[in-house]
Amino acid sequence: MNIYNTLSNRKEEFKPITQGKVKMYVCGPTVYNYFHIGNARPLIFFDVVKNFFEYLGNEVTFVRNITDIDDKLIQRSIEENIPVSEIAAKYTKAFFEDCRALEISPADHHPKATEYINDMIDLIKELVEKNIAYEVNGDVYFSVSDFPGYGKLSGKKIDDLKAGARVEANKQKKHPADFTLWKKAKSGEPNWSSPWGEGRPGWHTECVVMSRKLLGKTFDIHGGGIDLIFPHHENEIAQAEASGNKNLANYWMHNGYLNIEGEKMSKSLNNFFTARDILKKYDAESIRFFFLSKHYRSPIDFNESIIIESKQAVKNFYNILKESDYLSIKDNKFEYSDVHLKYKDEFISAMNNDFNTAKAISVLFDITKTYNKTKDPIYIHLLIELGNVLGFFMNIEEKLNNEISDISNELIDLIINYRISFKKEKNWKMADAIRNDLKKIGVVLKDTPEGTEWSIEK
RNA sequence: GGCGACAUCGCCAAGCGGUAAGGCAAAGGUCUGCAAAAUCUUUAUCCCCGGUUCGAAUCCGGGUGUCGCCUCCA
Repeated sequence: MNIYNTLSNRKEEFKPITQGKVKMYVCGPTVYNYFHIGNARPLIFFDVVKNFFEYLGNEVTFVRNITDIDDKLIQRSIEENIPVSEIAAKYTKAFFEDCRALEISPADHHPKATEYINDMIDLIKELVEKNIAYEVNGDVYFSVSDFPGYGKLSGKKIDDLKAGARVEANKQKKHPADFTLWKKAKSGEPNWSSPWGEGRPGWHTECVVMSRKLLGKTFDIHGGGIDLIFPHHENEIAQAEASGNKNLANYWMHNGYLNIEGEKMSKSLNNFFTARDILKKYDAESIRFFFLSKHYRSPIDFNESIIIESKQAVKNFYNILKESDYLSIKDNKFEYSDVHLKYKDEFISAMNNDFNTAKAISVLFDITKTYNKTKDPIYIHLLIELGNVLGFFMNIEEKLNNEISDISNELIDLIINYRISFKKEKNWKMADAIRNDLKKIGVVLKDTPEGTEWSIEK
């Protein structure tokens, strides 16, 4: 398997630290708000990464952290006039709800930053002792000049950072690019005791500490959005390696950005969509198809027409699942032969090539086409097996059943409307026949002055 | 100012030196009482200009254009 590694800027053969096991860490949400459609990209993509490794027979340990203490939470807490802990609880809950709605399977661990404060303090202490971090007035900074490898992930040079116009001016820092490890608490802010006084950890420390605790000092894959390369991941590497790790992670994977109609999503442009909002209009699989139809490292553009296209494409998969009457063949015994395995191989080699999900999806379409020609139900099993790797057709039985129950209400209303037409025409014979026949299947009609009501009685 | 990515049919998109996958949309045919589904057929030489090569969408150089990072951000 080849994976594009941001550290080397090229595709590399993936070699796990322990054969048959994959340890991965992906930066999760800061729970200060509902997550937006752009946040859904790494959630869906790394869900697929995990699935694929498991499909190949690996035992995967997947960690996705929850940042529940941060400037933005504090700001939100002030805005909503609710304690930080309640903000965090509210949006953590919402995060899991939205993930479920998007059919993203949970990680193995969801560590919260506030549960690892002591470990973070220990790490910061160690860095201070090693003279690679320094304290000023209750704040602790990491000294980038004292860490030779700084910039190796993002390809930035410390001097360029200094020259850049956008580096924050802070007289306390030795170097403008030094980043905060520990922040002194202002009054009223959540705080923890530390050797440097009351305060809270900076954002970049938590991921180092939590990954170390749950995955060990060096693990296989660290993932996240492309915007996290700098400074977040760069700073993680600096802390981890300054404190004795040879490598924090062997492979760094970053997904590209999502734009809205060609522009960056932002509140000021009024093109900001939460996943929650999108889910009101479009189903999880259409959204997933939209993301996976493009390579994860490319930027992707979100707009109404493109998601409708995706929806149409997904619908075509469901057409054949319904037509094949999957529910009745699902328990059939079957064995793949070479003709079937050819598609499986194609699918796997697409995915092996740095997770080429777009190519993998095209294999799914090839399978549907072949099924339509041959009507060989094994192709349906194959379609579902491979589709599942991408997160499609999950809980397929339930969905096919639900679809029927969803439609049944509308169906009964439809029949009732026909009966109302017959009543208007005084065609009592037909109207009564409909009522009697419905009763036979347990649907009881009542004609009231407000109209026809119905209920299920069995 | 520094760093980087991308440019392939109407739209989305794969392609990683050997002669342009796939999806959506559209048009026509078959099938059909009519629809739907299915099926067959049709639609690009890959932003421009040079170069390397027997051979380039794919490599190199130069343009043009779009986007991103350098500040919290997936």
